Amino acid sequence: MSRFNALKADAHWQKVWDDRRTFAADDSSPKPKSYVLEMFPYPSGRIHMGHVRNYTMGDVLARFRRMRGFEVLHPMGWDAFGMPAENAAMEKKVHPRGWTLENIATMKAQLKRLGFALDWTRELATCEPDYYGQEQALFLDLYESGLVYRKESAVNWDPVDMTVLANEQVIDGRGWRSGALVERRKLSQWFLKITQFADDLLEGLNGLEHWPDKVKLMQENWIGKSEGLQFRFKLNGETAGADEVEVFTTRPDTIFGSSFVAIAADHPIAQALAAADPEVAAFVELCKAGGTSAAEIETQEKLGLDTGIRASHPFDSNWQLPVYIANFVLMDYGTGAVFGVPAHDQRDFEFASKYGLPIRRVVSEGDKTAPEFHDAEAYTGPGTLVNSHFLDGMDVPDAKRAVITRAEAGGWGTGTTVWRLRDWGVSRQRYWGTPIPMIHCEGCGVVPAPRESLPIELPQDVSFDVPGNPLDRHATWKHVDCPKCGKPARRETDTLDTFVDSSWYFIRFASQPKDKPFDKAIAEQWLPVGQYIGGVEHAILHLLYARFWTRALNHMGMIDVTEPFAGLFTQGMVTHASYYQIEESAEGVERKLYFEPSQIARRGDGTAFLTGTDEDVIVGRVEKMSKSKKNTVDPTEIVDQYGADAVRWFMLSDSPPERDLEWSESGIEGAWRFVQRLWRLFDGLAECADAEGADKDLDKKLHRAIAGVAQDIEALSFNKAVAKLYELVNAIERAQPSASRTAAVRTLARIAAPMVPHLAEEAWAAMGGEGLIADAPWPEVDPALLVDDEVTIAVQVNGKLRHTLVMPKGSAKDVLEAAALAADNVVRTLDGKAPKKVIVVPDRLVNIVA
RNA sequence: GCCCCUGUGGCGAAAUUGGUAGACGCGACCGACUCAAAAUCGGUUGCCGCAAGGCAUGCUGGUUCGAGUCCGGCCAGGGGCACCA
Repeated sequence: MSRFNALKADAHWQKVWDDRRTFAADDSSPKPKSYVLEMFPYPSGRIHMGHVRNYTMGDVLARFRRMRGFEVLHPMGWDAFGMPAENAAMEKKVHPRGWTLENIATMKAQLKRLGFALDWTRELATCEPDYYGQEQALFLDLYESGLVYRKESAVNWDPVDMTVLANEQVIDGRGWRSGALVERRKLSQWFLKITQFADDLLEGLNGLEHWPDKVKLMQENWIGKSEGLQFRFKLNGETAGADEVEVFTTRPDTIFGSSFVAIAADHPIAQALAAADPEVAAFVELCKAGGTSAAEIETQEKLGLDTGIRASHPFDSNWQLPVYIANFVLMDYGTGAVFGVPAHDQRDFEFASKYGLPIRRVVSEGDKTAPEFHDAEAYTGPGTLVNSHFLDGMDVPDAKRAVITRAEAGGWGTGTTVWRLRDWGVSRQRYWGTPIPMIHCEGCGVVPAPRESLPIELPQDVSFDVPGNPLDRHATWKHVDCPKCGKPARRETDTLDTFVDSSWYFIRFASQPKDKPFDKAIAEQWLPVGQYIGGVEHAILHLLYARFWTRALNHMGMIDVTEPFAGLFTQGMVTHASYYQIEESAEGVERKLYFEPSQIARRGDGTAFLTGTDEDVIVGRVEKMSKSKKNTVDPTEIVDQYGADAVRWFMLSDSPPERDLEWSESGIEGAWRFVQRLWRLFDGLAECADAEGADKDLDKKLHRAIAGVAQDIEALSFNKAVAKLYELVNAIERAQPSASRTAAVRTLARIAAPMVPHLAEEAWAAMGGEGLIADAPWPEVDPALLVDDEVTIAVQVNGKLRHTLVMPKGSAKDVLEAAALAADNVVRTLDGKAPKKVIVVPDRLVNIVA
């Protein structure tokens, strides 16, 4: 009996698959097509366990679909533009391109080592001109269709480094390198009109049956359709040429509870006031403090400044409301102005409490109807309108309609739909991204770059010695002649958001001609992606942008697909305990000093210490593997130790794929033991190959497993498929030699093949299987073997289990009832009392109510 | 601050979607094999109890003949928030 030599088998079969191009997808295959895709990785350096888990799941599905007779497209590529390459350039004095390509080479080798059934002939990297040049062409198409425009928008500005910062680079309101307090600064930037598709993107969610509900709900909330009233307040006096201010509200019903009007700091009225009044100017300046992220803005202290302007209530011109400039009002949402109803909006409540503004109840809460409001927080629930003139007695929805009707009849407002979704700002003031193919000419304005000038390539000779965009500082790159008038002009030096790169890569995988972004007919053969797999962290942005991009292409007639991903699966993270010691700096500040798992040993009582010493180490939380916590485990080391199949098996075992998986040494060892156990079954087959006779029980278990594993893989419930394989292996091991057992072992190789493909190929070859097991069909199920003729019936008294009965399947209700009532334990429990009621669920249970 | 998710033995989990809670794996314990160890194989393992039995799915209240599953309130942990990818 031999041991399975995983390292040898891995290398051998990976070479065979490569040489035969087993997993190259054939566009012209007559088979039904299936497109399985995992989110492509950012080439950050090395593969991490999260990648291994993600790609193993996709791989099992891809291999399974192949066995089921599909022509499968399962490609891989690199989301290769992004900030880390520029950071590496600054810190390690390397070129972003060289750094990225090196990472790609490393990570590709690591992926190949895991034996994924990938079509490497379609590999692409978004940082190559082949790819981003076609992206520039698509950007021009969008521009010509009116889906691209330019507007001012706020960025995080580091006043010391004089550079734009990503939200990630703002830590506690300060620039991560300079430590300077960050402020919001306006910049003219490129935007894509995603809001034009807001309704379509929302409606489209209904058709996505194979998406998780939670992701659909998150997108729905993100798009944030709300119906409301847009209306004008008359102002006492004129400011910036305006004698009115337009506000939007989703709660027009509460209009009689309003006690102030608030406008954004960058509202035109606020700007005009600031120009004339230094006090206002100072306040507007104060509102610019801090970064642009929602979390930061919304947790900031609420600040307001009374402008002295008064607004007339639309239903009572004698009722004057103060107009404030407030830092929590966003210019980007609605009209940049709101009216405040403190009793029924928490933010307004806090604001009114702080500035001593009236708080009036206008919606009843239970029996509370008086206008005086004494609660500690706003009431936002349902109720009846009170203290509201003609609205009194209506419920909230009726009152909303009534106010909108009056406003429209009176000509001072209209019922409107507004969206939380904002247009997509794609300009980035950075080098390592797709250059935006636009030219700025003093005479002609913005001019698109001519198609024949594409790809507009990034210059290679750039320096990262000083902060800021190297493209802007480059001596020659941005200087071009205007395509229209021929005079000297300036190239756009902003690059595209990397989310643009990932918004269409799945189309380019399906078809990648040299002269255009994709071939419509070929791409449509594969699209939409049948199953897309990736992290939940992409539930909103990436997935929404890709949906938008696909719809935009559809809108332009370039593709007959509206939704890019028919099926979506969001997988959990790979986690591990972190280990640290508390270190105190000279100033007395405590900080955690992390250690790698390989440096740690455990004592019997669970405490940990540094290997080779007796220094105690604190065992921290089990959390996402990350370099900063040093709790990562390098997959390649593990694969070299245990083989690809054991790693794959572990990634699929135990934890449901949508939940987090905790990496453990014992887990991978368990997986390795199972691989060896499987091998012993295959290897031992020769000794009893000519065994005869049927084993009906084992036949049943086998066919149950074939059906069950198929169902579980199709549902991506890999942990359940794994459990079913364990059960089958347990059953086979316990069975006596027979023809049934021999058949079960041979079939087992095929059922396990998608998960442990190297072992399966080795076994298949040893058993004299024809061709590759990768090309073998999934075994057929005999439906007759799936039915049981006997069932176990639970017998309950008052819902508590007292007995079980084994009865023929389909036994009549009265038979079951009689058998249940006759059971010893039931008689004892009833203690002579007559049952009040008996509930019988055929083939399942009898519940006696006493 | 806003949106979303999760919570079941010592641990990862399963439960045909309202019908026998704990399949399967890990760990632990006992035993076989061995000079010994590893590997392997067999057994035990939710908690309390000698047993009969009772108690158990984060806490709490409800609906139901019956709740891990449905509804209300709370607690804890996690993900996202538009320039991280």
